[in-house]
Amino acid sequence: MERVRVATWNVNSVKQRVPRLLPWLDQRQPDVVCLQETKLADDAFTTLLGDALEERGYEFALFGETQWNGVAILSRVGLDDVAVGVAGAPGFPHIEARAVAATCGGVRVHSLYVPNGREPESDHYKYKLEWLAALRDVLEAGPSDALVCGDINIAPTDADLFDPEAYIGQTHVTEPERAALQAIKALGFHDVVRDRWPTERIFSYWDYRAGMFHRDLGMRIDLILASGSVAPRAKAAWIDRHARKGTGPSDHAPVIVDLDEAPDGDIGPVVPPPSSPGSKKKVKLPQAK
DNA sequence: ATGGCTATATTCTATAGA
Repeated sequence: MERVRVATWNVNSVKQRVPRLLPWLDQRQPDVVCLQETKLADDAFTTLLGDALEERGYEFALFGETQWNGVAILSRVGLDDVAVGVAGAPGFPHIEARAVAATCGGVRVHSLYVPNGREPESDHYKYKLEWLAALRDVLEAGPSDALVCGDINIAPTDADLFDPEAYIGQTHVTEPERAALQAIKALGFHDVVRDRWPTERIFSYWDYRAGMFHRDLGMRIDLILASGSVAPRAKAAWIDRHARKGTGPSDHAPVIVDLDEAPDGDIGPVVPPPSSPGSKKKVKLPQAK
């Protein structure tokens, strides 16, 4: 098989993002795309994008809702054994559209929108942790060739935050959340972007407000985790910061990994690192809550 | 600047996001 490009993108309403999504597909030519926060029911998604995706050679699997959440997988390298939801995971209170999985080009691909958590110790925070524990069990029982993609809503380390002090006591950084992520990594999953850019300033989310993107004040919460069998095939892995620029962007940027067939473990040519403008300047930081 | 922006559904306002 040729090189396979897999991407994940929290689009923050696929309806609002059509003018960004379709040109991005044409430019980046991903073979598999995991989408989150589509915020659209499945029939409305198909009406909106079915023809445009079919023209581009994509099949798609959907798990959407009318208003919130919503995930999808687009694939032009096969889309088999589609499963929606996370077996054993709780709802809030109803089951939310936060997970869809499919086998694409021989790899089990998961498109995930992990619950936000809102405030530590809240019911939503407990829901997040229980949901992540159930996800871990599903991954443990699943195929060994797997990619866990999506808006994980956890900053793996303080290096994934523009200002760790601003996040003390907030969700996305608490020890139980990081432990839940670590429990997944302990199954053999590798954070391919951080592994490729171990010391770079790389974020995937920037708040819409206060010029946060312009000042590069963000968080890295959108991840691609590759199983031990797949990670050595990663020849490039990066965050597509360009997609956060310009008119009408999502507040998240896509994450992309290129997989080669060759299982030699060599990390070959890669794209240049994203620029980090202003990182040496004194910046005025927004108040923590 | 204590949610500052953007999205949702609904409407003269609330909820969600991270």
